[in-house]
Amino acid sequence: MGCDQTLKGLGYRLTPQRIMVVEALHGADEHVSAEEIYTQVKARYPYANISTVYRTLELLKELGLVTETDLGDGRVRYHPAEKGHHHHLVCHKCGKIIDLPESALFHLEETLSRDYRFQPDLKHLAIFGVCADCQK
Amino acid sequence: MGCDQTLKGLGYRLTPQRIMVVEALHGADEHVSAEEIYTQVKARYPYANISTVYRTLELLKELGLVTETDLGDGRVRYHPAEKGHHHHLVCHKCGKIIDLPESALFHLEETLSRDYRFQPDLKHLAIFGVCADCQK
DNA sequence: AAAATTATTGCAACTGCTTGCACCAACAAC
DNA sequence: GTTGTTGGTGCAAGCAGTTGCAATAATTTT
Repeated sequence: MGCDQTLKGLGYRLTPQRIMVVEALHGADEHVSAEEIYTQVKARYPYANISTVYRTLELLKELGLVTETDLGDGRVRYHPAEKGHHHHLVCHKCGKIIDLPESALFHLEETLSRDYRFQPDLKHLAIFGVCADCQK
Repeated sequence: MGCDQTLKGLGYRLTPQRIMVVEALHGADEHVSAEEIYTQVKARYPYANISTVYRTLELLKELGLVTETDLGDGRVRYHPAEKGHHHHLVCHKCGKIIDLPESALFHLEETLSRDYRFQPDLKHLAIFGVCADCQK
């Protein structure tokens, strides 16, 4: 069951543009940027517009079908929720990115839920800092 | 001991523009945006340029003298480190912002440091989610 | 099946922020 | 004090992303 059917089931229109965005998103490696999706979509349908790409990604994000992450390189990257969640440790000295399992933040989620009754949305976080190699 | 002396001590020039940015930053309420700082600076020195404001904030950030936080409203907000660190829980249903003491993330910091030898830079984080009132 | 309603798109303008570059001010060497 | 060097500023252009609006496409009502 993909994004397409979910979209349709919720009453949203399954336009060619949206299908192409979803396909580009799933076909690519993890962490695609909007620009990369736009390039792919445009190759198939030259009249496509980048604001449609952004609006589709926004919609998919609201529905929880994709997560977005800012790895600090000046553009946001998208990842299909179907492929599972994880987080990233980003070293701002060397730029290295260490993957972090979802479970690493379970304890924090629990604390916030218990002490603040706050349901945090920690699906694809980037945490900045200094990696082992760069701590001299 | 303020930002000014720290800047000077590290060999950076203490230009009128930088002084005005630092003063605007300290004089204002917490969480000022670059635009707000620019407006204040411009009132005193009309030739001031917004890129100088951004460059000064960038420098202060690198030196650890200010922290920046994206509360999700399309602009980054700055906060003098001197005034102490804290975090925010941001409800993306109603927009409410709950302050979180720095200590709430100590456990996470320890875990990342112990398990990944990663020194996270968690000084002024915004965590998005749903607050108690908005969970129906 | 035409008319009315609604959702979606494309476009252009705009926002927040960054960057390349020429100029200018400060400090250092002579 | 002139000369060279470095650091900082202002300007204009650029980038990622957003938004208002008119045009269009899909769906619903009649």
